[in-house]
Amino acid sequence: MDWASLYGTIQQSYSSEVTMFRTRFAPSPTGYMHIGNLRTALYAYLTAKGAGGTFILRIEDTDQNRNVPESVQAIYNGLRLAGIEYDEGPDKDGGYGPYVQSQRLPIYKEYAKKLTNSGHAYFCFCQKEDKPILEKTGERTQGYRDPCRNLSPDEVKAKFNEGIMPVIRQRIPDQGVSTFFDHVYGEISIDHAQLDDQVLLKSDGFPTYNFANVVDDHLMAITHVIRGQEYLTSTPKYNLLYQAFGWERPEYIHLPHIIKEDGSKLSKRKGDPSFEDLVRMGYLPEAIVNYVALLGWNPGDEREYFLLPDLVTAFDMNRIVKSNAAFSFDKLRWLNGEHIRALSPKEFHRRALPYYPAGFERFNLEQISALIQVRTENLSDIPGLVGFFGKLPSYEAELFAHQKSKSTPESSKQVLQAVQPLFAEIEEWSNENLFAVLKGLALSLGLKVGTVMWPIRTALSGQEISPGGATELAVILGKDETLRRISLGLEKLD
RNA sequence: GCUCCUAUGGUCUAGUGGUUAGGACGCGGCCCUUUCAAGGCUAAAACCCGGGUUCGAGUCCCGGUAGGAGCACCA
Repeated sequence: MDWASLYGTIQQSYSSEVTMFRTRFAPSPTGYMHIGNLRTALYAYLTAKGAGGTFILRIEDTDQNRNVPESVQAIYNGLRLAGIEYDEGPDKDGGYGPYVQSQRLPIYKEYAKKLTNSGHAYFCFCQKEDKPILEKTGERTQGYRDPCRNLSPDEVKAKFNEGIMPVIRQRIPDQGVSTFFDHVYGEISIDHAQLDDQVLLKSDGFPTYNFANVVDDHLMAITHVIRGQEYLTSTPKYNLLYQAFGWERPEYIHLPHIIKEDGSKLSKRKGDPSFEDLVRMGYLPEAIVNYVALLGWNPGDEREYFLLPDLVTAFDMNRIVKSNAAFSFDKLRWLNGEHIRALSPKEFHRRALPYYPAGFERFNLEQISALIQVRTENLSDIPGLVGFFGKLPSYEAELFAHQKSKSTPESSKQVLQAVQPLFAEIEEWSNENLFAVLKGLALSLGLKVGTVMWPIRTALSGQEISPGGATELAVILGKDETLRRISLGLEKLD
């Protein structure tokens, strides 16, 4: 008993009767997970999961020249990082495998043969170099029709005997218009005259994307094809293929592109970050996923903060926007801050830990984390935020003048001098005690609380701004270091 | 060149014939405050242009313009 094929059959009939959603993410392993890919994967995942369906990973490695072996690993990593879990994939058989196209070569050959037999495709013996570059010259006003499309069986046989390795081309009907429905773009019609007799099977025996995607999507029982908008105009060619095979075609969801704010496209070469790069830059994976989901889709209400499970329930492919969206680091940064603030203090601390500078073990890092969580928009802000704890920056006496706090070098000197003996006496170095002492000092000196706090905070941080106020910094620095920094401040004031 | 697609503040977007055109980021101001954040309030800022259809168009139609995409033995 062949259980694998039996399982496949069962699933297949189930899927067609119950219209179980099956979507796939089908990247080619050419490098890393870029932002557009991430969103395509996400939308495919959400479409399937929102309907209780199945999400599949398929590797499209039919271009032997462009494959980067390690990048399959990068795809796994990217999906895992994003929390996008696939139900079927190269390492997770669901009965529709193999899920790597280079392992499906005999399948493509078999189906290509069906097409040549039925006349929907033909052998072409032209050499690559023979093909003139026709586009953009104005000469190409019709779809490409290869001279080989009318070769007689004898001629084909003769060419074969010459030892020429042919390609197989799709025979596009000369007349007619193809129309299909896309969930994002609506009804699309394209004249067959615009379509080329595209190559289905290359001379190296590998299929082209144009062929493999149709065969695999059908064989893998994909119900919803979700991919970039660049495939919109070639979709009629795929539909003709479905028709030639007598297969039912899938639903289509073509996605607009993600571009830069200046309107140009994202590109690794120009230094635009990939998903992994963004994570490395200190953005939370869940924030990136959230942000990317919003680039071209909205929930129909005013929510913007989403975790993946909420996206699953909120997502609706019919609310995908048609126009390109510009990637805004400003907004990502804000959303990242939202996600950081939404973390439990414990979880934030866990994620912040790797970002603390060397030597910070001597501090109570949980306390520092508690202070900086609300002030952190990006994890990589952390070193800059906390640096002064480790080493007091050099600063000028002018820093003690602060209008809003009614602080002047004179008042600062007075406060710092008064504070020294007071602090020295404190036994329990707690925020409450420190605050009480300083409030009392303000009262006895007849000064605003701010006027007392400012010089202390300044002396402790050496900065105009700091995460946390005077007493909070003092608690973290400890009594000795606090006293030392106050003396240092006093020296500047002399 | 041909074909397809798109077009609401700087950016992401809501809007499906009648709205003071809503929200978010960013930017400005105010409040709060132990500096800065966070939080709250608030201001400025948009329907690409031209024709129609209609009592009435951001919304429908046509034409421009601008932008994007496709036209590979790449995906």
